[in-house]
Amino acid sequence: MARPKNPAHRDALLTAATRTFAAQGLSVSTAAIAKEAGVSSGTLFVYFDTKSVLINALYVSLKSEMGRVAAMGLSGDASPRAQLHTMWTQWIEWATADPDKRRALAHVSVAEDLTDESRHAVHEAYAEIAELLGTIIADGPMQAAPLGFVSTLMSAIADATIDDLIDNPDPTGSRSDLAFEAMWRALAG
Amino acid sequence: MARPKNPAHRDALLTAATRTFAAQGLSVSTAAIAKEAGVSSGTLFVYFDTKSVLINALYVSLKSEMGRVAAMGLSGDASPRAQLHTMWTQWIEWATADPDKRRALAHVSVAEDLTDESRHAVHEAYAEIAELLGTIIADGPMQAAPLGFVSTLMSAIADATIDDLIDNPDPTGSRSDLAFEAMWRALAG
Amino acid sequence: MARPKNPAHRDALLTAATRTFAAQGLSVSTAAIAKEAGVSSGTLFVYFDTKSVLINALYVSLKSEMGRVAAMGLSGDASPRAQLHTMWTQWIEWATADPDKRRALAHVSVAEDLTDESRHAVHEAYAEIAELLGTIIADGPMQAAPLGFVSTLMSAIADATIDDLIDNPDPTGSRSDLAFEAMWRALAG
Amino acid sequence: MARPKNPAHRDALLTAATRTFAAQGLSVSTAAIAKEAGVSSGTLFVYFDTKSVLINALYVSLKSEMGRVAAMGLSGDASPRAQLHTMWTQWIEWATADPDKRRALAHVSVAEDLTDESRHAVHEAYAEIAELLGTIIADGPMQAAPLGFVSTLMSAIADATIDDLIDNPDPTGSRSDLAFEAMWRALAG
DNA sequence: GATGAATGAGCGTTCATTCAT
DNA sequence: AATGAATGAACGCTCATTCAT
Repeated sequence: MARPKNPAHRDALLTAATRTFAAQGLSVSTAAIAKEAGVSSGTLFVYFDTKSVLINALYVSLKSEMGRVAAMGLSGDASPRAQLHTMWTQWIEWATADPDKRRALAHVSVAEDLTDESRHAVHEAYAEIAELLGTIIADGPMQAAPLGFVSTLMSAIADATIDDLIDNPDPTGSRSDLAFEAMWRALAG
Repeated sequence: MARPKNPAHRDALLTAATRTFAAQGLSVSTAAIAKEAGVSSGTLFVYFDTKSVLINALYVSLKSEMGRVAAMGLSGDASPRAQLHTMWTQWIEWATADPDKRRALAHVSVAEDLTDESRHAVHEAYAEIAELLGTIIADGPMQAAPLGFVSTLMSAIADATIDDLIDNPDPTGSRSDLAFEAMWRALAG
Repeated sequence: MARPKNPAHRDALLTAATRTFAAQGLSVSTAAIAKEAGVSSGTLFVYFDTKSVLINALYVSLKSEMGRVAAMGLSGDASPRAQLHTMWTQWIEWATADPDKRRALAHVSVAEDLTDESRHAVHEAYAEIAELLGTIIADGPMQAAPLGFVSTLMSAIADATIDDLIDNPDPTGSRSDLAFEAMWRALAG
Repeated sequence: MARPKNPAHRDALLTAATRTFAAQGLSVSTAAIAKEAGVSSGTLFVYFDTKSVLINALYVSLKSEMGRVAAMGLSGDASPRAQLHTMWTQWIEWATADPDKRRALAHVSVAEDLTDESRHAVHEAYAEIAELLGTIIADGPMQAAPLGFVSTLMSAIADATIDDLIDNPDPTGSRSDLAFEAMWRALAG
């Protein structure tokens, strides 16, 4: 089958896109991304038909990864609050450990060319989180709110916290905890 | 100056930018904005030296307007909670009455070319709000958090609520109230 | 009305396209055409939205010009044969005087992106010639043939003659006359 | 040569080129031709060093085939007119039976990269036809014309007729006959 | 020989910006 | 000031060709 497609190239391109989007926004040229990835400008299009496809792929990749990382705290029979706290912590660790990922995700999440298909592809990675959230709000003050809205609120608080921590690191983790408590009060009362 | 600049043109350009940025993102061409404003492509540059300047001006205009609208609920001697609630309501009314403004603001707020100067120019419109917020968190669970961070959290919750209401209108206002209560719990306990 | 569009630029672009298409075919870059015309690469698109539009415009321009030149021999009350002969002569003079025009026309005439609209726009320039042809074949051996087909045959013979004369000039005009007689026999018997 | 070249591949590529050139002109990509032929993009270059070589090869193949088909009517001791008529008929049958061949030939015949060598390689297939033509014009009105020019005229009339018949089929063959008679008058008087 | 990933020059087109009118 | 033609750098993408497998 001749030279097989090199998965490392695809990864390198996604990583390069993460870095360059984080630094300069979606307007970076495909040539710049390819160069950063160490491949030629044409090679980018071997792995992604158009720049839009690359943006969508990066969105799916980063958003799913973030969901998966968070879901790692859900297994076990800890209390819902403990589970959500673990999730929260892992989320923040993931984002602050590689700020470019969060920054790039912030950019691709508002891209004009994000498709419904991409948004959909990501949902399953958040199924468990949604379930946990459902349990948490079940008989609290937000029980009348659509689950999707509650989820959006939690994400908004998390993202704001992460962005703040990226700009003003807080090694003690106290601000993260403060924010978790605020979020918990908001959702669970 | 033989012929003074026409303020109506400046406004028309900002309004056109609001509409087109809301619909298609920051990548719309200056020519498209000028056309939407009913002026020629060259005229845009009479009022804004570069596209970046226009983006910054729109950011300052919309963000300040949003701050001012919110601040309208602060005068008077109502309780801090009542004041914040009025503010919240006016905020949401402003954004849902003209969704393009919120959408455009979302775009320009993350623009790569937003200057510190612009961010600064906006601060004073939020001075009163910050003061109110300071009072509110003074002896609550968030007293240890930097005021700026609390402010960020409130904005994040408000923006998420607004975006949700734009996409899924709720004429009864119940979701807005639910979100206000959540925000209140988050910040004031 | 600001700087008005410069008709000289449009002409220069059509002339440049004629020269470059003649020399290298339709694959010449728009940049090369613009350079040959003495304008910047972007200016080409001020006058022609796409390369296709330029190709169509050149087709209409050259083909109509050729038709008009030929029709100059039709006025007057000479015999049909004399009229056709004048036409033939002018046709050949036009093409051999500026071989690039004929060469470019040969290229754009078979362009993939030639539109029906362009073909149509040219027809009227050939109305008189068609009428003359109709008279000529009326009671000759080709009376049963569709006029369009007869017209095609005449053009084919003319084009072949012209191309031959361009490649092997014949200042005496004897080959042109020989070809005219052949064409006359073919159509009129 | 451990593994000999597969002649079927070469043919498949020429056939694929015929189809795709006929449909979309010479600008089709080599990849598209290879795909149409059912081989990989790299294989095309095993059989043809460059795209130009392929174009030249197709020209030689189609033009020679057309010449050979026509020459099939020449053997025998029929009159020159009868021989030319048979030739004419076979020519038209060949082209209308597979219009793509005629269309592709029309494209490659005007290709910028057609070499003199290719044009030369084709000549011998037309030697007999040229001889017949020589006989036919020997003491007719075209005796003063170079044989090459007469040949060009005949081809032009034939091509025009074929193209007309492809676009507007005429199963009765009357238009073909009408055209043959016209051609005969043109060349033989 | 066959494959198709890799390459990078080149293309048509866009667009922010300038400037003659 | 207002206009819109003019500019040319930059972009996304294509493609003939090469070469590792």
